[in-house]
Amino acid sequence: MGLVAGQTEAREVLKALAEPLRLQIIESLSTGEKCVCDLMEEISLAQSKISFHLKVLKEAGLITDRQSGRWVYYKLEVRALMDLQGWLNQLTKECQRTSSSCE
Amino acid sequence: MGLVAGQTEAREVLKALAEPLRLQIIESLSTGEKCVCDLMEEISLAQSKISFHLKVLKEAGLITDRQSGRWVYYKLEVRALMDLQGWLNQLTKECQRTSSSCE
DNA sequence: GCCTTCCATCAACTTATTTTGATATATCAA
DNA sequence: TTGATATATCAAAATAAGTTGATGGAAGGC
Repeated sequence: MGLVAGQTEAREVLKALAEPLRLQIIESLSTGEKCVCDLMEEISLAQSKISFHLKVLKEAGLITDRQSGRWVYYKLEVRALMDLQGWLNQLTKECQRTSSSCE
Repeated sequence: MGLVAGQTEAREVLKALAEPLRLQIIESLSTGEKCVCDLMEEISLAQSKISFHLKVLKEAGLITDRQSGRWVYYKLEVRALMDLQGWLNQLTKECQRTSSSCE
């Protein structure tokens, strides 16, 4: 185990966010729930691409989905972003605790 | 430009952090400045691997180096972590501003 | 039932990233 | 100068991630 808790989860979230298209999706979802077709249009991306990236984001816990009729709506899981913030906080604190690395 | 400023920089930092070995390096450096040989020993990793990952971290602005004799010391750039925190803050705020996506 | 729409998934391919092992450079010590 | 140590870099191989185009399933309208 590292100095900071939740490393593995944090890493998955970091990796999921570190991709341009996924970040666009996240930003789009930050303004509200959307179905795949909304995202396709908004980001003008092929459907299979969207689905691929949605899956990565979902597996990282950054979004959740809900089906309604033929549509599947995706929604940002703000909690995941907050957890990442918490993790980052721990890391910077750890650094500041050990004086030498922060002048 | 997206909803949130500094996306490109943030993405590079996210990507750099989203790698197990690099995260180990970052955590190790969070307790203070280290030379490559220290890191090699601590993480028990081949030298060329360490150097490779240090380069990625350096290019992302997460660490800086300083040479002293034969040794090169690497140090965490806490500022970069803080900038990432700021970026994340913007993102979550943006989400919370638009009520619908945050219950 | 039949057709259409929305979406997931899959296999083949392309591209990007990481690892490996070797070589090169710089510094120091003898 | 010779030799050792610390580190960077590089090309080739290995692995991982993303894209493409096609297929298939589920839901709904007719």
